[in-house]
Amino acid sequence: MKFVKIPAIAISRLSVYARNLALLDQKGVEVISSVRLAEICGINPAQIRKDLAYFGEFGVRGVGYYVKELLFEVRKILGLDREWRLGLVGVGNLGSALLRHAHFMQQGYTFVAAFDKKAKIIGVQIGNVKVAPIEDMNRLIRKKGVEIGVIAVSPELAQKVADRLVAAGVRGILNFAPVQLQGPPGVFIENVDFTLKLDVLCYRLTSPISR
Amino acid sequence: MKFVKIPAIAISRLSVYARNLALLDQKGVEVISSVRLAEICGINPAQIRKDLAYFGEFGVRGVGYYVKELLFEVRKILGLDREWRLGLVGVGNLGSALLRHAHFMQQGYTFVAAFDKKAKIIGVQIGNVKVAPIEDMNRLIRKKGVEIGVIAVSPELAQKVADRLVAAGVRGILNFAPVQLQGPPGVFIENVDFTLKLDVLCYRLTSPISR
DNA sequence: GTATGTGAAACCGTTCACAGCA
DNA sequence: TGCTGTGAACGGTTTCACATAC
Repeated sequence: MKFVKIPAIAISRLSVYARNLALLDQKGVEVISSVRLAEICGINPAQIRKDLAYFGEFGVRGVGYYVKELLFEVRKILGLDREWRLGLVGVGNLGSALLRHAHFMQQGYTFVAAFDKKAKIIGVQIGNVKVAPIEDMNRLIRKKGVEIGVIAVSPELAQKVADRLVAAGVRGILNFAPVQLQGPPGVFIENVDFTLKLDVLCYRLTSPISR
Repeated sequence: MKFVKIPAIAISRLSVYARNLALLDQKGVEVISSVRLAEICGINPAQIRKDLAYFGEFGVRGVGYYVKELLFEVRKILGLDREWRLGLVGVGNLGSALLRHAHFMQQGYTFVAAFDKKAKIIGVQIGNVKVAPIEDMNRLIRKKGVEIGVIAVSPELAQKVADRLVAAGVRGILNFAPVQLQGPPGVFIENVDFTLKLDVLCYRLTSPISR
């Protein structure tokens, strides 16, 4: 373990490893080599070893990796060894789908608050939470200990919402709106941009030199 | 314009340019320099010029780019100068949110079919479409001319659904399930993986050497 | 013998810096 | 003069190949 810069992409690969290790563990697989895991994840074995080497030595030479152990370590690296409290802003079609999304709970993510401006939806219980008015954001985010803000509002409102989240002390933002949000240093923003992905698909389907 | 390989990431940037050019056009801005556009998109100006240079010469030296013209060209490059027909598989929380998602229509994407296996939801009208049983996939995908399949089923079912989409002639897949799908050459798969993005956020919020 | 951990090489994408042109 | 278009330099990531350890 050295003091080298860890590539951002390596982190998202760790998430993929964790996911697949969990599946292997469920299936009762106890040991796995980097070659096998690489096949499953669809990447190069050396890549996996490099990625893991940023954080320590988790394998046994001549043997491979113990699935349970490696899963534990990878989850620890990612910070997934505890619950994370999410707060949703924008309880529209997408927002309410996210609140109801079963997968989140299983993975240690819990929505503890949800906000919207539409009077009609305020007070409605969806999944775990009761929808609160935007005005209560600052107070409730602190009270409920929201750590990650999930933005599911229209692109026009997204930056304003992000600013309010940051002002309320949130340092992580998952943004579903198709805009590049700005945030101060120390605030981390990840975008889930499916219109962008659709555009990429269109390009691939259109462009003559496909793949 | 040369025969050089176009980086995949350049394509997603083109989508970002298109989006921001549309906003500028709406605001009545007629000319923009790579420096200004780069500021808006949050990237390096040379990057924009390089990305565009893969496809032609769209600017005027000493002046900049005509917004309307460049928008038109970028949309043409991406293949967004026409309607695209989408078919959804999996009409759960997320799936129905996507069917109702207003933004899609505005951008030239239309859902023309939706499939689910739950008897309860079959026949229900959501947005544009009436939910059909999975068994009708092959027939309806061809009949309705679905070009891009959107997968919003559980991770366990996703690969099977992808296979059926491909068998029905679909060559583009937008996958919301947290799995790495496999497809034959000539089939393009884009993943919208928000649990992965959440994991990355957790890492950033956990890791001591933040940013 | 086998599979990890890792320096070095190869590859790819980004940024610089300036030539070219309105 | 000013901004685009682009070869060259740079920096970062991926892959190779092998020393190392079980």
